Amino acid sequence: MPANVSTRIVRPESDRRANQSDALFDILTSAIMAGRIRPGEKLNEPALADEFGVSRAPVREALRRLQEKGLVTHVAHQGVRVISPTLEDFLSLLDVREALEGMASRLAATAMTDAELEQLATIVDRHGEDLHSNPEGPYVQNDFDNDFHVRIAVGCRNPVLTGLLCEQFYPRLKLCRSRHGLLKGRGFAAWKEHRRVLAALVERDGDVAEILMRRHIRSAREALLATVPS
Amino acid sequence: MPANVSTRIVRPESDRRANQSDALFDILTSAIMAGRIRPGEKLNEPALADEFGVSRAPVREALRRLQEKGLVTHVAHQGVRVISPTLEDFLSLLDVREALEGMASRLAATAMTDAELEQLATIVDRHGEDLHSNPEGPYVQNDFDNDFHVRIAVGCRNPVLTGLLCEQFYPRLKLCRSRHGLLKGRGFAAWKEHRRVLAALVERDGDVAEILMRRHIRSAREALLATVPS
DNA sequence: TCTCTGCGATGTGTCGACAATAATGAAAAT
DNA sequence: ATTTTCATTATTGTCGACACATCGCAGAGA
Repeated sequence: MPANVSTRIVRPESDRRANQSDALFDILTSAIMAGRIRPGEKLNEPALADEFGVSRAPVREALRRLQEKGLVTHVAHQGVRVISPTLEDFLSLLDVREALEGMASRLAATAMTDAELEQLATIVDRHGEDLHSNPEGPYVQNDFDNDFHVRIAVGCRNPVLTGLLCEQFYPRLKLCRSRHGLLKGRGFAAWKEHRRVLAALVERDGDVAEILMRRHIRSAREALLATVPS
Repeated sequence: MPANVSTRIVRPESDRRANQSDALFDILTSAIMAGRIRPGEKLNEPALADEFGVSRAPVREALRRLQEKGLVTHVAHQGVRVISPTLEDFLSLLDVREALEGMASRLAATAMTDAELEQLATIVDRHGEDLHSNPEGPYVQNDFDNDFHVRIAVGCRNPVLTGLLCEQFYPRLKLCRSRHGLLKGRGFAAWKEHRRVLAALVERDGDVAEILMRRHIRSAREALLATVPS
């Protein structure tokens, strides 16, 4: 039995959402994403209900939503566990991501406003400066709302695509990254690729934007594949 | 208040799943997809619980899962309603579908077995015969498991992609099609496009398979756009 | 010593009920 | 006649409890 979870999960107090299900969902989501609850760890309803002083109903609902989000698996009569994605899972995710973000870039090329493109340029610039001070550092998205890919996912103006990327794929990808390494030394290459995607977007060239974004993600995928000999 | 729902929903009896949540989820899903519960119709928990002789807990869980699947919307204190997708929703869905099925075709070109390809050819042949007897008829997927697109979604060997397409997109697309027309007179053109995709798959040419599949879906999208003058 | 069987423990699915909040309609006042 | 206020209602979120299925363990038998 793992140590008391609540002591690790405490967050400020902005979690006071309207209902306890949402609050629990947020708490558990961030706890999983931050690694406070590790992959493979079991989450059983009664224990969580006890620790948070609520009944099992909201816990149950939060867990079910985590399952739909793909962060936990729920096998019958065996409890729910945080997923511990395999390398194959990671690769599968990246293949789909290539398709989705490629389309997002294509659509964003015509859908993003000039103001959004300027903000995106600012993000790329800041990324370049951070890279200057820490050349070998990986590309970490310290702020979700100010991430390059998130901005494009929002800018494509396709609610289905935006929701899929932001609410399902990015959390899962973050989990995969925390398990397998990736993003080592690719910081500079990634930045250059971002710059080219941005240039295509500014030129409102959807065809090129899609190609460049897909190539960008495929590069990351191949960098990941290179970490395992075979 | 609509007429008693249970009288319309009765299905054989194979719904006797392990737990009542799953059974309800299946029943409601098929009821929505078959149009027995129409778009915009309200589904309130107590009524459904009464009609099926269960408590609100399984109903609640089934509805939540329907929401995650994108078949119903759940606005607070206003009940859950079956979605009545707008034309924009339909178009958004088709854009994402183009990206997803394009990637699925690319992967399937190398992942599908020879046996699977032969089965796929059989499906295309049968589609052609059906078309011969009813040339103007639309392309309807009478049998989910024997649908052209489903076979490719399964054949790509990417569980993320397969799940996304089969469990999220195809149900939603079917709902969209039942509301807006589409698929009128496009049966023959669609069949020809299917044939070409199949040919590319047989040649194990992922690049071409992706291009053809994307073009196929984009044709459907443009046919849909053509139905509305502006 | 090994295997089978019965028992307890853990965890999940389901239930009925209560309280709180927001939408709906009616009544009253301007 | 229109608007404001209030009460009713509908729906939801939450709770504690129970029944059942599964798993692990111990004891009996071979």
